[in-house]
Amino acid sequence: MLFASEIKLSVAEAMLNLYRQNIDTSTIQLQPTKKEFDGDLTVVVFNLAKQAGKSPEVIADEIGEFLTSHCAEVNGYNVVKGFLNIVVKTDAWLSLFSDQCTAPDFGYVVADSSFVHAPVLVEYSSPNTNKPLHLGHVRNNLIGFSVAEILKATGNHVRKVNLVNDRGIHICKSMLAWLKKGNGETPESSGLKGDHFVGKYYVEFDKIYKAEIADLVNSGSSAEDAKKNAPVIIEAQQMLQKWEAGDPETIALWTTMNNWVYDGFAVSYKMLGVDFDKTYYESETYLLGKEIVKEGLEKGVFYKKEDGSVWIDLTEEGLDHKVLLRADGTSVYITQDLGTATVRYRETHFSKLIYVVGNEQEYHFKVLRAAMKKLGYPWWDGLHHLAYNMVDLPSGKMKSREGTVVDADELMQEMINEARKITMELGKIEDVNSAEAEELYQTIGLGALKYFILKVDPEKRMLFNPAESIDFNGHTGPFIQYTYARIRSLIRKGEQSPDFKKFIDFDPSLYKNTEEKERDLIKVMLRYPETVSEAAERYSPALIANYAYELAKTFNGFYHDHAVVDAQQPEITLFRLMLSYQAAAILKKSMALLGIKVPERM
RNA sequence: GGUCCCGUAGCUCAAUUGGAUAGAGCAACUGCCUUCUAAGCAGUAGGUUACGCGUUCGAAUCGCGUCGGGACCA
Repeated sequence: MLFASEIKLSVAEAMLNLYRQNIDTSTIQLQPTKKEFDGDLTVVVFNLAKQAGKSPEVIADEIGEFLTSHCAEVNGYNVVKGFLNIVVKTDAWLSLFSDQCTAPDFGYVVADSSFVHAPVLVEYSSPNTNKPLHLGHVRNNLIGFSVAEILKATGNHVRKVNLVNDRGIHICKSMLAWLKKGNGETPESSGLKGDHFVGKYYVEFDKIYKAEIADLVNSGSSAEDAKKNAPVIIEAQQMLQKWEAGDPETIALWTTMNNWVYDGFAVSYKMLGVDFDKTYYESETYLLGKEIVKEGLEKGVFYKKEDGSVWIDLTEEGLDHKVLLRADGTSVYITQDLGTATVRYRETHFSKLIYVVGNEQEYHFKVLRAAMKKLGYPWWDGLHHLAYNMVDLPSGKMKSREGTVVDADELMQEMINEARKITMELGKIEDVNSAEAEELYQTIGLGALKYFILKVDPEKRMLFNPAESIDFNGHTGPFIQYTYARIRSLIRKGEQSPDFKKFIDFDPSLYKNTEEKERDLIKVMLRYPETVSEAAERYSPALIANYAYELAKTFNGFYHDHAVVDAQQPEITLFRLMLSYQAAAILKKSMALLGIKVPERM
């Protein structure tokens, strides 16, 4: 807020004049006054009292007195238990509101052009190419996308990047099963989405594999030996070796099947509303990873065991010894990440690289940071792991190991179907054509899903309840969408008012008619842009989601018992329209940061 | 054995990062549709913030320990 910094300056001035204390304005705690107390802003004076050597009550009183007489924005004050509550002049609120109303970039921080040369990279999604996306990916994609958008809104130059794990034994398994059982079938011929098609053969491989293990066990082999010696797994391993050797036939099949998967992913990403500036492929960076390992050996920061495997000793960092390259020279996950991070730095000179990856990988990213530090790359400090926890469903724990994976495409479709069902039951959209209605169902269904997931702190394990998420009552995406659509409806009606021209011109004389409740609403609204910036620094879509809800609820309640178009009181009417415009703008912006669409009407 | 995350109303989640009397929604109960979207609004009830000790003007938040849930490393 503009006058917040004025008030802080005045407090610092008071400290200097009254107690000869020179204090930094950044140490002054200024917060919105709780609604049960009088005042607008509260100065927490305990730390100031300590410096001045007086009791908090006395200090608060004396500073309050000083502010009232010296600070143009301050109208009065009161002191409760050492909290100095400041009453801001109505004029100050109104002029602030007026400024914000006309500011085109309201709520956004203007990007510093110098950041172009040191962008923030946000890596998210990071799928494997052997199966479709699931519920966990949905949380990942939504967090990654919204964090990137929030960072953009706060003035960073952001590049969204994806990392596709397109090589390794798991891909070979799908390929092999397709060769054995596919009979030349394609996604087109089968009518399946590409990623689901390839996923089907991954499952197929597992069936074959399990059958062979059972046969071997029946003929006297131990379970462990059977897993190693099943013909099909050996064949898969041979296929991987052929791939690494660059066998043209293997590479061709690999390319074909991966492209099927990418076509499928593209559809899912589009439906989710996420996008990427660049996609990296592990097949293109794992060799560089091996070079990095070699470099580490030469520098003496890694070491080689007798069997030929390469390790890093991180006991000084409180971690462990960790393998970086297998004895047979093949790469492990971290080998590839060493390579990918290096490629990205060479390409972009990023200031930060934020990995949106599940919290089970925490150890992995600690090792990655530590390895880069030991190698002497100064950018190691820019590597961040944004960890998120698992998503459960009411029907039971969601884990791929237990075979209860919830498919992302199916889930999204179910949400849309549910939105259609509820809307039809309510019969609210008779005047809408079917194409628009379908778009609306998608907006509502996916809004419900996105909001429900994003409103929860990423670090917390959460429960996704589809039925609850799409409820139009309560703390949900559809409720916020509804409020937005309703505000838009009020504006449409207001625009028919003959006094609308006055409103467009922002005639300051209108402000004189504000009532107390409306003034509170201005305060509520003006809080949000700042909160968005703060939230961004903490990478928290959850904060923005919760504030959007708070705002929507406030406005929904307000408009419910106020007739907006009131010919008897044109000033009040127009003032409310101004509030509507601002409320709509803030809601739209915060929802955009979260990647949630808001419809003009519902 | 070691490391990390989580524990808040019956349920799902907040709490401006150490600030005032811990807030929302769902479920339950009361009111409110002839006017702008009732896909809603207003209200009642519901709490030893898992437990203990500590740090300080002040702790759901920080530290130590215990108990529970989960993940990871050899």
